[in-house]
Amino acid sequence: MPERGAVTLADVARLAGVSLATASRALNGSTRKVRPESVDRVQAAALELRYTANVQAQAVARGTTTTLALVVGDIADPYFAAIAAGAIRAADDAGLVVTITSTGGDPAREAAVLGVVAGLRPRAVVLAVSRRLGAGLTSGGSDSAAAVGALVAAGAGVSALVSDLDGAAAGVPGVHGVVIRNLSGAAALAGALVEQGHDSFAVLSGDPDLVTAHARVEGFVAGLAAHGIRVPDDSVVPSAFTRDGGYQAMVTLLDRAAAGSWVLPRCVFAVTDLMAVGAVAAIRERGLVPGVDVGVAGFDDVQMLADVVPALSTVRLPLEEIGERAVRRALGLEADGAIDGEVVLRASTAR
Amino acid sequence: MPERGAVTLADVARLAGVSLATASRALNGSTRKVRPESVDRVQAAALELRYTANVQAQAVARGTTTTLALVVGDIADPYFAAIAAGAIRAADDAGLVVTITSTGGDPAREAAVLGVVAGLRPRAVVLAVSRRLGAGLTSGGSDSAAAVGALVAAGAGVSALVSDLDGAAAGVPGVHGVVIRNLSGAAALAGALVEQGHDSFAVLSGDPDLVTAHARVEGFVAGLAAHGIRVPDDSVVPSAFTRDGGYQAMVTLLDRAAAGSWVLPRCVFAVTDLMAVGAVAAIRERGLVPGVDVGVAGFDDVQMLADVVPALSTVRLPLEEIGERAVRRALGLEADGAIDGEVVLRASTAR
DNA sequence: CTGAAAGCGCTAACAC
DNA sequence: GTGTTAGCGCTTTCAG
Repeated sequence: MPERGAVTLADVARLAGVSLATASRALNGSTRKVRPESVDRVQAAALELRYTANVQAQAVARGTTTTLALVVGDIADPYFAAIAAGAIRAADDAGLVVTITSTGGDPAREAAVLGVVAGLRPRAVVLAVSRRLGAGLTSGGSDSAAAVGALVAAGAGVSALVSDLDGAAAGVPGVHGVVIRNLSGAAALAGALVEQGHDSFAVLSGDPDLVTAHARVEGFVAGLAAHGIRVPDDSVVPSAFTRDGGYQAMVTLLDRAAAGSWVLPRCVFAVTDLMAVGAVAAIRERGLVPGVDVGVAGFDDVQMLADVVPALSTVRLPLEEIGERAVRRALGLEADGAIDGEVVLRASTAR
Repeated sequence: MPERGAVTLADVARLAGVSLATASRALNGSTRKVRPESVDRVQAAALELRYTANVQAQAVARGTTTTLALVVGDIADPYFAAIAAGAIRAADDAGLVVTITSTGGDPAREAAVLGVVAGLRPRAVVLAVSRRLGAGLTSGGSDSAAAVGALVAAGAGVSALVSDLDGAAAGVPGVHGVVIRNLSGAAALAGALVEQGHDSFAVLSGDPDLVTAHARVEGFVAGLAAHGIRVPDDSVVPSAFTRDGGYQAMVTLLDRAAAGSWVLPRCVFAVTDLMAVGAVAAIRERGLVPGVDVGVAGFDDVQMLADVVPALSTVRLPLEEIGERAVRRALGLEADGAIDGEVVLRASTAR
């Protein structure tokens, strides 16, 4: 056994008494045939030496890696974590290792991150980041689009999670969009709530620059409009796209109602489950009963929030499946396709 | 611009009119000096060609990678996701890219996963997986210990998250343990609950084979013992280490109490926040009021669960920090050190 | 079937 | 300062 550092193929070949080429063919699949006996000897030697092929060297020699890059906004966010879980599963099925890089939600960092990713020469890359309106894949003054273009040119399959309303995928040739139908999902939710008897609404719109947030608001408003219900402009309140943002926005609404200048709608739609949870907390803090005094609906159906009380009405998104499909799409294993959410009505809007 | 495939350093050197070596020195740091003018020319050429160094080739040539491998049980679990977030941040600070592989909680898959990881020749690896009692780093019949040993021999820094009570880190030389003091944390929680006035307890122990679960149970029981309170054996009920496991275990307890053969303790300790949430759901389903009729405490202080009602008493673990420290430890940037949890008393045990 | 040898893209002595 | 030239560990023609 070599002193230190890893065992190389040459070590194995020597011990097995065969050439480098034969050892390579025996160990790592090759179309060429090798005498069974040699294969055995090589495998035995590899085992004895605890040989593991150096993936980097293989990549250089083969000109292609076994890496799939996943770029997420924030891995601690359950939304992205669920997508990552699905992506890892699918990549694993394809024999690929996943590298995760995080933009931290900072669009300016995106180009830099993509540069690093490009250096990895991944077989495919999945972009699961919150896009900003009008930014396409280009943002923060830096040129993410160019980086993605380079990735594509270098032969990587790229797929980006996009919201309908998102021009991102269309902007860059070679990028496949896994579109999530936020628009119609939100519209369907609106319809379901109306049918449930709700007739006045407010919307916690999160960051209106985020395509996803924007699409959900648009869809919800349109869905209400189809039932003849209008949402006054001042009832759509922006905030951070987080739990605390939801809390703050709801506080704003409650304050306004308390001041008597405005009447609190019977139902509030938060563009995210997380934001909805924040809203519920705010409502409860005011001594009101969420789900009774004022209904709250979210979006995503984040698993971890299944036990919040009242149970959230929401639009279920098959997050893990989305991650899997994005990977399969990037690898060219699957055709483009949109993903629909499913309206789930629960206690938080039961009236 | 080359037809397809990536731009190489040679392309850049040619365009800049310098040698390969100079281009390399200009672009990727080197101790050697290069005339400023040449540097400019090379950088301009690189920019024009959209050159990005092939990380694999650099790794082969340098004999060392810029990769940090993170092995987790399940990235969708908020516990691991939080650790991953911290790890990614720390790795990023060190200029490393992190690859995440998941064992899916299957100990048998662990050895295989480690094999793949070894092929990556990572600079360091962080093992954040649920270890099983008595398994050390070896489990499922396969030899994870050997794989880790090979990793260490190949020069990778390795750090494993371990629970006190865990012999894992000690078993394999070269592996640094980031120990999480589950034992004392649980004991402290027990003490705090007793001081709060609770005097009869049950424990939802999760999977008793998992070191972490075991340590928390041990610690809790010991903590109670220090206050002269004994937990009858039949009041420690095992289950899956999940939200549903917590729910089931609590149902078992409630059924038993309903049958009149046993009296329900006033407080239940679940070894995980997730399990605690399941228990709360079970209690509520029976028409009892969690936190009033029966207290519930958890462990971890998972952020996502901050808004469950009643707010959970728990032991806060700085998960992201743990991820960061594990990385820094594996890289040899920080000395070994244990991490303590902090008892947080909230409404779920307010009586 | 097997081996010798030419790369893969890049770095690091070693000259000039 | 800069260029030449060996490698790094592995794959893959191209001859045997």
